Amino acid sequence: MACPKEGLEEKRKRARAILEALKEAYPKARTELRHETPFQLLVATVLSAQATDRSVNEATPALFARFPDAKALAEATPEEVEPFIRRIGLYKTKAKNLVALAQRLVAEHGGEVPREKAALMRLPGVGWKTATVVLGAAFGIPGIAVDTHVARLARRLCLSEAKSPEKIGAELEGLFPKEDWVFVHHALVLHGRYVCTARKPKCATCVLAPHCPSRQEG
DNA sequence: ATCCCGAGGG
DNA sequence: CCCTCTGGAT
Repeated sequence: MACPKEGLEEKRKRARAILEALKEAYPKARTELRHETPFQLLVATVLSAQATDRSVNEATPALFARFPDAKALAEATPEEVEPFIRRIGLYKTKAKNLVALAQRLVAEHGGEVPREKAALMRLPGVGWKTATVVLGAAFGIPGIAVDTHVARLARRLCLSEAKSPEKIGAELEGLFPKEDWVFVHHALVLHGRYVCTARKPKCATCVLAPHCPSRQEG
């Protein structure tokens, strides 16, 4: 499904209309991952890779009760962490990464979550997407993280035809005001999760349909 | 490009 | 059954 030819000014106008519709539909869009601290948000975000936020939220209360901060988690072994996160999937890798991550936070960052993207991305299990989400949600540092949902919606809305998440993110950031970047990320995720779903998108009730070249009838 | 991995939906 | 879910490391 190719996108119609469109000038930049035309695309910017469409982006503005999409932003307004998103603000109307999701006035308080933010992460749905349960957390009390930046550390817990970082852990929850690492766990959310290729998993539903629901499964993560069912696991983290017990996990955080047992390992509330980086110091506690740094003293654990992956085998001790695995039972808490087994149902999430990819649990062996994630357990190993989380313990190593906590140890690095203690050793190199005083047990705190660093506020620089490069430092975050050096942590095990933390890539560009996770780092961008944590900076935005925990510290309000602007950025449009691109996950499976944002990538799908950017493609369907013809806001970007790029392939790599980083390029899609950069293109989206060029279309929306910086103060709305974090909101746009969370709103697109929510819209992707509940309306513009991967398999049977609910175009009939979609508030973005008037601005969507990919909308389907019926 | 491939592996890690469980759970829910269609 | 197959696809998808807020990816990252090798």
